[in-house]
Amino acid sequence: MLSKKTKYGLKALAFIARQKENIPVPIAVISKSENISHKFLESILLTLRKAGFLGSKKGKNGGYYLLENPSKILMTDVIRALEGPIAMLPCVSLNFYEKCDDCPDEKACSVHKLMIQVRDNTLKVLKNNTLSDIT
Amino acid sequence: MLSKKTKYGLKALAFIARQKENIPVPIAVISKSENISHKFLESILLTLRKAGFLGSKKGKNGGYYLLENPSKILMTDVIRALEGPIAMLPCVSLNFYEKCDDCPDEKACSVHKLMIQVRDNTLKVLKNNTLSDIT
DNA sequence: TATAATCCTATCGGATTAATAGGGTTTTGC
DNA sequence: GCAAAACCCTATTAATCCGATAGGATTATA
Repeated sequence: MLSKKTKYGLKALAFIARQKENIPVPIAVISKSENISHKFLESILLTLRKAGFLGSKKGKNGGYYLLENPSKILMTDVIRALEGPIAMLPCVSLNFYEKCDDCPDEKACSVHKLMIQVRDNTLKVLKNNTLSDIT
Repeated sequence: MLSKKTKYGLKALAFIARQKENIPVPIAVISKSENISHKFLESILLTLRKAGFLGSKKGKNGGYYLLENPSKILMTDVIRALEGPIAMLPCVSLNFYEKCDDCPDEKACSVHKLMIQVRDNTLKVLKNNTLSDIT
C-alpha cells in the first residue's frame, strides 16, 4: 500500500504540472485544491525539493515549481523518493536491497522468484509513465 | 511491502506442497526448516485454515495438510487472505475497495489511473502463478 | 493416561504513519 | 524600512499496525 505521503506527493506534482505557466505555486493553493493538510503537504514538498524534482521561491509570490519538463519525470523516481522501495520484499528490491534473515539461499526461495516477477511488471508500468502522463 | 505474515505463509504453503505424501505436517517441522517463530507460524496457519486452504489434524501425528491440489491454489487468493488488498491504494482495490477522503472525483484523479495500471499488471502475474509454480 | 499436537485469546513493545505545533528565516511589495 | 507572505526546519503526538510472545484449553494418538 502506498502511504498518504506518496499519494499526496503525486497529486501535488500533478497539480503543479497542470499550471499553464511555470510560476511558483504556493502550498496553500495546492493544499486547498487537493484537500491535503497544509502542514503535512509542506513536509512532502520539502522532500520533493530535496530530491530534485521541485524548486522553490521564498517570500511573497513564492511557492514551488518544477525543475524539469513533466515528460522527463519518471514515476519510478518519484515513488522511490517518497515511498522508498517499489518491490514487495526487501530481498527483491533493486534500490533498497536487504537480505532476508530467514532465507539461507535466496535463489532457492519460492517467494523470491514470484516477487521478482511482480517487481518487473510494476517497474515496467511505472517507467512507462511520466508526470505528463498523469497530469 | 508484503508483511512477514504473508511471506511466511507463502513459504509454509510451499513447504507443505513439497511433501511427497499429503499427510499432516506439524508446525514445528515447518518452523524449524523455514526459520519461522513457532508461535507466529501457528497464527498464520490458523488463518490459512480458516481461509480454506489448509486442513488440520489435532493430536499426535497431527498437523496441516493441503485441501486442494497445489495447481488449483492461486497466488492472488492466498495473498488476499494473508495480506488483504493487492492494490496499492484502497480506491483501486477490487476486493477491499474504499473511497479516498480527499478525492471528490475518482475518475479525474491522476494517481487513480496510474495505480489501476499497476494493479492490473500485478494481478496478471499473481493469477498466472499457483502454489505448484512456487514449489 | 501420558504425550503431542492444534486451537484460541490476549497482550506487548517497537516501529511507522499522519498530522500538528511552533517557531525560524527569507523575500517581496508597499 | 517593515510587515506580511511564504518557505524552512525540528520536535512531538496520537493512533495504528506488526511481529512476536504467553498461557493455557482442547483433542487425538499410542
